[in-house]
Amino acid sequence: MRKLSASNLVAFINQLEKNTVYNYINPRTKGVIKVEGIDLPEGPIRIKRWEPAKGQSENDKSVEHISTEMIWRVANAFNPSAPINLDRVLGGSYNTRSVLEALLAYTPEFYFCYPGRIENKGGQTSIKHGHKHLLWRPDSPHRLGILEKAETEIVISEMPALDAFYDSLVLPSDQIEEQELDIEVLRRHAQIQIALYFIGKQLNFRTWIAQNDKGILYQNKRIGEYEGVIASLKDEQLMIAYDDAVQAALLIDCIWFKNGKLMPAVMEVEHSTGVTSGLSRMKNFKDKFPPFPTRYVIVAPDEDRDKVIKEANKPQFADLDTRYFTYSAVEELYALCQRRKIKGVTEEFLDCYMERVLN
DNA sequence: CTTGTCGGCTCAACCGCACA
DNA sequence: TGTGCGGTTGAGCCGACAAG
Repeated sequence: MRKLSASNLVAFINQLEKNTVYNYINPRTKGVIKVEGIDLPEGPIRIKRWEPAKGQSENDKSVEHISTEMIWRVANAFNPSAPINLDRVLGGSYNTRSVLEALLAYTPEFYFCYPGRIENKGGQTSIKHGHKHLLWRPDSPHRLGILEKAETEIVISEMPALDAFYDSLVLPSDQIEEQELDIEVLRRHAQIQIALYFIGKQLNFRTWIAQNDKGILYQNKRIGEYEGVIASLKDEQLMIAYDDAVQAALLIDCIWFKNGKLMPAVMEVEHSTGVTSGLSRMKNFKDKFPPFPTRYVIVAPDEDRDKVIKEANKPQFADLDTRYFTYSAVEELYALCQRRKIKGVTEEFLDCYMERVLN
């Protein structure tokens, strides 16, 4: 799935004429916008806006900012051909959100549209005229500097989409002391491990969680005490004969076992620590273990795609045939597990969430 | 400066009513 | 029953403003 980054959006807007006065998408909105300046690569974007109909002029107004944070949130929300509503993505927040929306619509890959809205009242559904949405169509750009409406048959269901929820968790205190990492990064790492455990549980896998992460408290219970979490690798049938492999596996973030005979995936969660260490750990494990069908997986944020691909393609890691499991894919699968008690998932199904990255 | 909340503006849809 | 009219609502949008 193609994704956008903040620098993509900023670069698009940077193509727009700086001295042009732009209108909003909705013709009823009388205000106008001018781009004052752009900080590459990720913003902020500086703009002015005023309302000529009220006798205002550019000179009356001070410069406002479209923040990098907002741009990132919007960039993350886009998927090709899927309309998004900025007010909703941003929770109605950010002052300049309508400006960002308008400017994007002037760039070639973005269209605006009004998808229908499915209204559900007491079991009765009807389709109403919907809100304004932006549509990303990377494969059919329009002319720069004009607004183009996309006619779409798409209808939006306003049932909550796939959101993943994490209950609060407590990290083992020794872990915080020994690592200088940001606590939020540790928390994110742990959330993903928990998601992986629950996905595994749903699929009837037994899960190994790294020795030093078993103390994480989730819902007042240590991860290591959860049903289906493997207490000791030495007792796992597959591993009994391979002491060296057990040693190598102790610090691997997450391993799934199935039926005592299969090992669907070996996973390393890499949050900003660089993917090399995870790849090394998995490579070390693979070398100590007889050839066995499994998947070696790097679980990493979506925006680390380039880094993951680059590292996984280094010659020393080539035989891992690394898969990339993005955080968003983990959360999508986790959300599916929370909402629908999916069963009978095949290995092929997993494969569609874990991309191959070898060139 | 950034971000979240809240409210104002506008217009279309809706409603109730009178009248043909 | 259908139509026209005036008043009322509220969806949709944008931005003022306060808190961080």
